[in-house]
Amino acid sequence: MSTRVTTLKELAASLDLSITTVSRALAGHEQIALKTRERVAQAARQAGYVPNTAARTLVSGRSGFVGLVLPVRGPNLVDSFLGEFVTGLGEGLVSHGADLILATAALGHSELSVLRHVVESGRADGVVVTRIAEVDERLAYLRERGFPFVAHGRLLDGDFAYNWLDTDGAHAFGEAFDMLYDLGHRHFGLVTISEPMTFRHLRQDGLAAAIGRRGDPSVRLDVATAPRFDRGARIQAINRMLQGPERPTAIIALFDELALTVMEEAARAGLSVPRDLSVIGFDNVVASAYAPPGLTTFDASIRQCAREIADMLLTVIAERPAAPLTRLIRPTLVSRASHGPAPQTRS
Amino acid sequence: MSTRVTTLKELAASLDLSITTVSRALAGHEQIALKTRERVAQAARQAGYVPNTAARTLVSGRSGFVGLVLPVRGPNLVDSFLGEFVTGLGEGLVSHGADLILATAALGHSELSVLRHVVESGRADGVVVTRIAEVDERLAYLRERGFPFVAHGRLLDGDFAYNWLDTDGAHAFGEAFDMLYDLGHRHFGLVTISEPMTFRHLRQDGLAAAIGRRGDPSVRLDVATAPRFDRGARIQAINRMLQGPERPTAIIALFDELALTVMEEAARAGLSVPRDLSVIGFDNVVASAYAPPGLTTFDASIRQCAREIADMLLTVIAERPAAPLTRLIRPTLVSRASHGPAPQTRS
DNA sequence: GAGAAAATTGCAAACGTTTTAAATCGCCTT
DNA sequence: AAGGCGATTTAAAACGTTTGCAATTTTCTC
Repeated sequence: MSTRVTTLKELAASLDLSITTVSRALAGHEQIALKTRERVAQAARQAGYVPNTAARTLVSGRSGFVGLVLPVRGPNLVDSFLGEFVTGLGEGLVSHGADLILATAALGHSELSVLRHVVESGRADGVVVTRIAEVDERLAYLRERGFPFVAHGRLLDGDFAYNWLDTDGAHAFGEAFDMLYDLGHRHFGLVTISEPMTFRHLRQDGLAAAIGRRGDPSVRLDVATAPRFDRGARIQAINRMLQGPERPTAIIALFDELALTVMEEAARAGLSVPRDLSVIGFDNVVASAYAPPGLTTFDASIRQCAREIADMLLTVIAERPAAPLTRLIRPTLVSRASHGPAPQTRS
Repeated sequence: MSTRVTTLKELAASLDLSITTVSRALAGHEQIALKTRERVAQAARQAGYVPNTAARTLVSGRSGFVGLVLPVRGPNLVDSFLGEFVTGLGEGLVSHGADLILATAALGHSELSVLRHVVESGRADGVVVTRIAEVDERLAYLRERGFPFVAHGRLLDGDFAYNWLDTDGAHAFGEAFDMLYDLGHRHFGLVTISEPMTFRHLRQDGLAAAIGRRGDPSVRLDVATAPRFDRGARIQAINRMLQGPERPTAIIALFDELALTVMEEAARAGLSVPRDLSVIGFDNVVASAYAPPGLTTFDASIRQCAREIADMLLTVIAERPAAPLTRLIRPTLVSRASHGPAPQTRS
């Protein structure tokens, strides 16, 4: 029990070679005789030698880890986003032999302080930052430090001088509007959150731009806003929208969870989706396929994005490119049964 | 840009103290004069000093990390299990200042080899193992090495001499059977998977035991089996069960995903749930609340379990208790609308 | 076969921290 | 003023690797 770990020194002794030679042989250095390299590799394999990460990190300055600070999350809410994202990152990293560090922010500590710890303790060679806020201190910090990172999401101010990958929510929301407009809808509802996340603005702006492009003054847009994690307030806001004297015939939700709540409340109010009301979401959460009658939404393939983010980050770490790496992914429409032509009765 | 990291040496120099003193002062050693300790703490805070993890790990032998090797997963399948589990682990670890390492097995490599790497490279002080197989080489390896770990799940052979936390699936399945029996059901269906995971056996055994306890020879149990990730085969097996001349009036699925498929196929076959068919799942996946008419299932509160696993593991690492830590969690019934009295027509 | 060049190997320092054992300091006792 | 004692600080080794430079061995050239 508790067999000790093989060390380079032991391996060297057993081969009657110096530590230096064994180290270089395992690293595949050309300057070591091929025969020696093979002999060493053989012995290492047989002894089950695994280099000590700490020692290697200490001297080389590279840890082989990529960090992800878990965003602070609501108490009840389990979002599938995280699971998919982490899986994708793992898949992207593994091919390059890198591993993932997940750091969680304790209740008292800010996400920034955790990030600083991860960066400055040398645990990670680079980090991934998700859910960009309008004023994001994490990005400011990382940029100032010149530490390798890739952001999932963009800032608003057009200052894109950093590595990011984002989902083109603006385009998707424009597409959603166009589709609904062509189905005869003129009175729209937008269900959104009050938190200052940039993706909210980008999507809303995409919607506004699409409305503008039509130049149709009869188009009307109501907006319902509630805090991200306050389910009660969310339901209230949605009901205000649904129960007003003139309710929208089509509701676009910032993301699926909101859309699902809209459909629940619509059902409770005796409205039939999509006959009385069209609903469109964003994310293609698993539940959206099951919630009747099937939510029409956009698939951003989070897993695939995360995979690509991992690739980008590893490139940044290895090559430190001068120009930032950026990538805008266009989500695809998943057309289910929650949208249809505008009801005829009122127009 | 790219400010260098503060090191202990620099800090010591700026304070005109030795490295030793500063190190001890920061560690709060009593033998260092209180005044000095305060002075050092102040300077460290101001300089934003963060100790280098690699160096600390190298000398102390403790990395402050807990490892989780991601189980190899199906290609399309995104299970919410992972997301919840990881979140729970993170929550449990953070209060003790530990972080999580996620290692992914590359396509060619076995999960065991990744585990070995994590363990022997000294990256982690302990690991969590999930989804125990009937013959689990990971457990064998960890036990032989005497490396700290906690398993989520049990082996079958009654050899429980290791640290584990498990969900009492046997009890839940017994409860499900009793409830259905009392509702008049006599013909049961079990939808399960063909992979040799221990949780499958435990749940099935729980069901069998409950059937035995009734001692009612009129009870009948059909079984449909398909590989975990083969959706086509799963649907076929389910349909064979539903379309036979005598179909069960109540189906218990090994977990929610299977139950959801059962409900889909039942709907496709024109069966009404729960009027014609009762369905019960296990896991309380998010989608189970949305799939009409709402799936009755068991909630194992994975997040909470993971949290507790984290606590257990940290105890094991710190105290190396002689007797294994074990914990059996009883899942709670989430009663929705997918079960009801047995149909009268045929009895 | 001497000398040089090329190929191969090894010594020792370095990475930043913790820790053992020893040194220094201040102050009191006699 | 020497000795002693407790309080405080420090020097140096250690953890397991990588790497610049030097040392050694082999091979080649004439």
